[in-house]
Amino acid sequence: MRSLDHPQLSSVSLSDALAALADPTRRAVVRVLTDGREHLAGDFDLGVAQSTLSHHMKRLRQGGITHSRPDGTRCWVSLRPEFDARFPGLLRTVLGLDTEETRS
Amino acid sequence: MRSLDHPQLSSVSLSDALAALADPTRRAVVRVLTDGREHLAGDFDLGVAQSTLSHHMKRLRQGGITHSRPDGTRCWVSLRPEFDARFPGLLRTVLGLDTEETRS
DNA sequence: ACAATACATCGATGTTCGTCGAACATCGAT
DNA sequence: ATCGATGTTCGACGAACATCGATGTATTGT
Repeated sequence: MRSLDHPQLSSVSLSDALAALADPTRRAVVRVLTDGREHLAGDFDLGVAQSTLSHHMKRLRQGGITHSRPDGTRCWVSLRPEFDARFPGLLRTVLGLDTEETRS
Repeated sequence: MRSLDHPQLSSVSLSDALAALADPTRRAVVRVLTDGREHLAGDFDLGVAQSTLSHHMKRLRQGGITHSRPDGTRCWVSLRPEFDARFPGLLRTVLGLDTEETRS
């Protein structure tokens, strides 16, 4: 695997970010990542096919939310710290509202 | 026009709300509504066909964000006050981030 | 060299979306 | 009864989406 594309944060629109966060599977990924550490892409067990998860990872990247760092055959995923500078408070607000009651 | 359907807020998921807010035309509607008053559906001039606007109004209703009150041949639209109880701070956060720089 | 691993990408499928024009329904006014 | 205004709904369209299995591609380990 050789270098995945990460957009400049300035080119990520609010629509892009909200659309990325509107999917429950993707929010589940982001929720895991809020511990601030890197996680292996393969460690997410969200009940979707491997190719589907890869697709969601791409959308999260394109939404400026996550960073993917290939490492050998594997891929480390983490939150993009600059995201909060572009959309202050958005992640905290959305994840704070993402509970059993509001999830779907 | 006879009584449009408004979902119970408890049945509106975070995904529904975020998807409703992910569209720039719909956010433009919500932005106008933040003055707290009712607005005529026809007063929104957002550069889309009338039928398209009606479609967006429907999605905003389904997202639990707005309320539509038919009145004769016209339709008054306003924010649903209970929305903020279901998703505290979401509207304020999203609209606060919806600037020239992040819009698209 | 070879096989296995971990992920991306491709191709396909069915669904949803945003958009439009046209048709329809309701109401107020003439 | 008719007309015009205001919205909704319908039907259609291309684009995008979520999903899958299969294939491709590096890389690590044997």
